[in-house]
Amino acid sequence: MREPTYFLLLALAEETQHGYAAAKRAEALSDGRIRITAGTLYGALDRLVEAGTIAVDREETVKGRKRRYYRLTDDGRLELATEVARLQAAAAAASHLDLPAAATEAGLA
Amino acid sequence: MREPTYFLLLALAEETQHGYAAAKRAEALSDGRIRITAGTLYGALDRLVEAGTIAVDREETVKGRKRRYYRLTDDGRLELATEVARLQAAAAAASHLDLPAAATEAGLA
DNA sequence: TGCGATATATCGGTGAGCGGTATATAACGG
DNA sequence: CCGTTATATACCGCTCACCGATATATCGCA
Repeated sequence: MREPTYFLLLALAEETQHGYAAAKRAEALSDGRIRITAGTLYGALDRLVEAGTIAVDREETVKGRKRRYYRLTDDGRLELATEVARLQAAAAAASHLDLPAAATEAGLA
Repeated sequence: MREPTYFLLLALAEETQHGYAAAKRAEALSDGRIRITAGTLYGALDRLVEAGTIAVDREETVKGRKRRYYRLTDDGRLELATEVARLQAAAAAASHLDLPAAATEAGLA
């Protein structure tokens, strides 16, 4: 799983929402470091539905615009938790190294 | 950067070594979670040299087998530090969520 | 003598991510 | 009244990292 998909899942883990809103939320969650373009967004959503990670919750029509709401499935929630653990493990594997300070480059506080 | 390349860089950050040794060390660093096949290894090494992340340190012939030693460049060390910070930031972005325990699946202690 | 480990190399397939483009509507500004 | 921006979904094709397969060569062990 790559970063755009990961943050998209984080957004959907917070609450059920429609694609565009999830993409905006994902960008905010990453402090603007990543951006999710249309091609990434709907390709990822289709893929994740196909894989059973997320599911279409409902569809609405607001002011003539269709909105498709997605929610994280139980499988997806477990998958996401595993992914978080994987990220932590990967970061932890570098803790014994003496690496230069790069916190600012990564946009950390 | 994906996991195989990341752990390969971690291995080379520890010490200058040849490709095969770095791959084995990378697998150990990930607690055996990832495996680096020949296709991944030499493709990644070529790519990283091209990008200036690592450099060929020297070549040796030990018992009829050629060994090409690689070292992490200064640029590569900074790049790796940035990547670690990115991983930490991504994991931290999930800290406010109530996710199921999946530490065991990820092979964490 | 034959298998597994060591060590490097190349080729081709797969699949995620992404840019570009298209469509449609509403709100806002000039 | 028209152009731009924001909202919202959809599709096509490209790139690139990863990976399996294959090839070559040597050494140690059974």
